[in-house]
Amino acid sequence: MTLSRQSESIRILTVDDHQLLREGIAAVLESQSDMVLVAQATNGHEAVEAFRRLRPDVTLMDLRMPDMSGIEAITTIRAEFPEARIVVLTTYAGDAQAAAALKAGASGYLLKNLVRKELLETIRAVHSGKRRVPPEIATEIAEHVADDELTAREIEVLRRVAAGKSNKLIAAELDISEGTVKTHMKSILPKLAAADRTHAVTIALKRGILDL
Amino acid sequence: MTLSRQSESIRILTVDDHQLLREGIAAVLESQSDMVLVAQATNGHEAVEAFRRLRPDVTLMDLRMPDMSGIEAITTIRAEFPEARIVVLTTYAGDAQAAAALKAGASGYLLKNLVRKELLETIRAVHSGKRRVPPEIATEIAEHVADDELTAREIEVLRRVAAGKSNKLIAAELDISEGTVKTHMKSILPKLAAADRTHAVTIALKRGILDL
DNA sequence: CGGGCGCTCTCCCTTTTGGGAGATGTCACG
DNA sequence: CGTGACATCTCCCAAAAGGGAGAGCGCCCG
Repeated sequence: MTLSRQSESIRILTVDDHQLLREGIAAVLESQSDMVLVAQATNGHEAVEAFRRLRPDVTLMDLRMPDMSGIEAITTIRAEFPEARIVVLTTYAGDAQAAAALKAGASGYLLKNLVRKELLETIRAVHSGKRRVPPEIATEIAEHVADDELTAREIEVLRRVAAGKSNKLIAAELDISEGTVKTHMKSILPKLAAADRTHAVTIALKRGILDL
Repeated sequence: MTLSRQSESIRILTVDDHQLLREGIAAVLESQSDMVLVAQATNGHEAVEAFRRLRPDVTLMDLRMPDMSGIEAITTIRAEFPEARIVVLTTYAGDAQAAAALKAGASGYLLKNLVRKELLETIRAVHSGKRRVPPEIATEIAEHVADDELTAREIEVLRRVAAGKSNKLIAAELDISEGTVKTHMKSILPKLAAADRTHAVTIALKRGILDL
């Protein structure tokens, strides 16, 4: 019977640093005869390690965690196991985060305010090879696919702008001329459709391009 | 027996728009013989309504919720029932949020990454009339008690600054002179120890003075 | 009722930011 | 090997932000 259960049940790994939420997921999964929670992890490192050991069918992964972020964990896992089915389960952190998770190989992106039914439906859908992204999120991502993304250097500059640094100071820190920092700003503002540097920072925070 | 249980058990209300988290709390509480979950609410309005009806001994309340925020709910409940014991259970949103919740009458402030033990210990402590604020949060609040707080007008100005508006535009919106907006900025920057308007916005976001 | 705080306003001066228009070197990808 | 994307740099100019100092007005609290 153990054998038959194994072959029929969806084996699940949860990754979240909120113990209470993991307990909630565990309680929901317990009520399902075709699902079994095989392990829990509290950060990206543990998630990768647990995945290697157990090869769960579906992984539910938060993005914001200590030590190693969810995105890194997804990337690492998918590099080793391209068939891994990973569903992001997180508080909404902007379209850029969601897009990055999907690019890294996530099969779904759920928000923590979901109801049990959505969770269960998504686990089954993803297990059977489908992708699941709720319409609200898909819409937000779609709104920005046409946009040029910020380059790594631009993000580096914007991060310092958020810290209240002047162009001159940023130039000194990055060892480039102030003029170049200005050039980067002149590239950043239209990309984010921002009126000024302050607006650029709040937009980047909203969209998950920068963290607080 | 029902009578004796009622007189001994701590009657608990949970308020959070995350169903999964509520399930987790429910699972934890179920394992305790001296606690009983009497109701759950998903926003501030429902919380107030449920509190009036059931008069729980301890209420676990999130802050960020649709319709009515946790702070408003706490204020409303404590106005009617000054003896209400309310514990905030939320993702950390800055010292200003925490301080506001405690000012509104919360008896505790827990973070969602807590472990069961802390939750249970806090519920018992608060039920017996104690206050419980974890040291990390107490420290952060303490760091800013000496600071001047922003006035309502200053927050109004800063909110518009965050939206990328120029002093001139803000002046027009608030129907005051640009000079006055500048005067407000000159008051805001030192209060937040910010280098410029952009920094002021990120600090205000971190500290929970502004929302994204 | 007097003082303090918050909100408002003004003047002046310096520094910073943002916009426009080019130009060069490098590296990667097809 | 070319073409494009990226990062770098320069020059110019107008607009905005920031810093300092002073002052009037209303309202609430002691």
